[in-house]
Amino acid sequence: MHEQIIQSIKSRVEISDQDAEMLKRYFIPKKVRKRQYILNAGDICQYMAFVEKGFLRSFSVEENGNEHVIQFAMEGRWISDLASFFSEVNAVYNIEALEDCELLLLTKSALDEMVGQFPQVERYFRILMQEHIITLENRIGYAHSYTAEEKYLKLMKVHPTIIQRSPQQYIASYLGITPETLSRIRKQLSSKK
Amino acid sequence: MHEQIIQSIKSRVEISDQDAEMLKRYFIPKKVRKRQYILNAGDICQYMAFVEKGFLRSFSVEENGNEHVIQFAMEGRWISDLASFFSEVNAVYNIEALEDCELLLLTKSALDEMVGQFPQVERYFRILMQEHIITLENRIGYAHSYTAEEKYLKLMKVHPTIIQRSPQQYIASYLGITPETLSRIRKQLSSKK
DNA sequence: CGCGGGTTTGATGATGCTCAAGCCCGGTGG
DNA sequence: CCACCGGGCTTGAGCATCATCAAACCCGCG
Repeated sequence: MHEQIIQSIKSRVEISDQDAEMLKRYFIPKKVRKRQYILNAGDICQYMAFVEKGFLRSFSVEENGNEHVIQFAMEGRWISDLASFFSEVNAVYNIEALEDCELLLLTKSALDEMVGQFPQVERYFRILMQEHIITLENRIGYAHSYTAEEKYLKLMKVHPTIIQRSPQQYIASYLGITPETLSRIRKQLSSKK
Repeated sequence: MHEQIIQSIKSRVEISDQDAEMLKRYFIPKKVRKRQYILNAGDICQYMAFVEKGFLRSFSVEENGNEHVIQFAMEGRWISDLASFFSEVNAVYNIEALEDCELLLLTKSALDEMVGQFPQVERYFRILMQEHIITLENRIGYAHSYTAEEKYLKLMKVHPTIIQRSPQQYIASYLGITPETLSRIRKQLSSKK
């Protein structure tokens, strides 16, 4: 149940097998089924969730009902509403399982204990955050300079698994385009080939 | 010369005055003049730069010459090309001073030493990265759901100083719109009032 | 078999881009 | 001190991309 998280940590910082073993007890294993929400907007986000298995999305909902997919998370990735988790304000995002999932949940107090106990873990999270920043910066770059088609092609190239695993409408939302536009783009691409 | 950085750290983690004093020596003070570049795309980014005084922007340039402003940084903020800095790959961003600046530069080895020596500093950077992620996530949200006018109004509300200090064309680029569109929006807004 | 959500297809229209020209203003040199 | 650049901002006209609204279609599931 903890293979992925151990690997996620070991690939970023040096850590002994014993310590790795110790870390496991900070996590709360949780299985959730497809369509289940692990966070509702308005609640306080209690956990950072690490994905051992499965696939999820985080998204916001505007007053008019429009959804905006912020992030997808699959095996080996974290997902959360960081602003809510760290500052204990109401979450603006929902998080929904798009497949049956096996998660490892980390509460704020568990995280604090853990990073206090293991400096390498503090480092792990810093590195993780840095990596996340880089991907977010790239996304902003794409959002500004690419056409709808270019954004889709880029996603196909960089994260083909997202396209395989996510319903199309969520991919459209993630890219900031409408489902109709995405459908037309796909049609066009398939006829070109 | 180090007031801002000390305050930036103290506002996020507990640290003694002595330790704070010790930290100063890790930074390289540097003055740069308006228009000067502290990073050119293609180079390896050697520093994270903390702004004690002044105002800068980071931006990418496409093959066709189009610029895209990624970030503005003013007093109390950090700016860098993190992907290049941490992974020692070629930078994709340029960083240019938009005003005369007083910076504190931090090399990778200085950072590593510092976080090894002071666990609170490791924590400081983790928190910093988290905060940055939250702002980037918000920006992606805006980019997807807001019109050009809404994005501008939001920026006016959240970062009025950027609007006061940056040339308009860079603001447009930051928002992902053309200078012409921004000009028209401003005209419209002023006539409405 | 029929329902329903998701995807596709079509028609129309708005937002914002492109290209082009003019304007404003600060800086430079005669 | 004034004339003349030149960059940035403004204004205008036409157009492309993409959103919206609406309807049909597809397919899995009860």
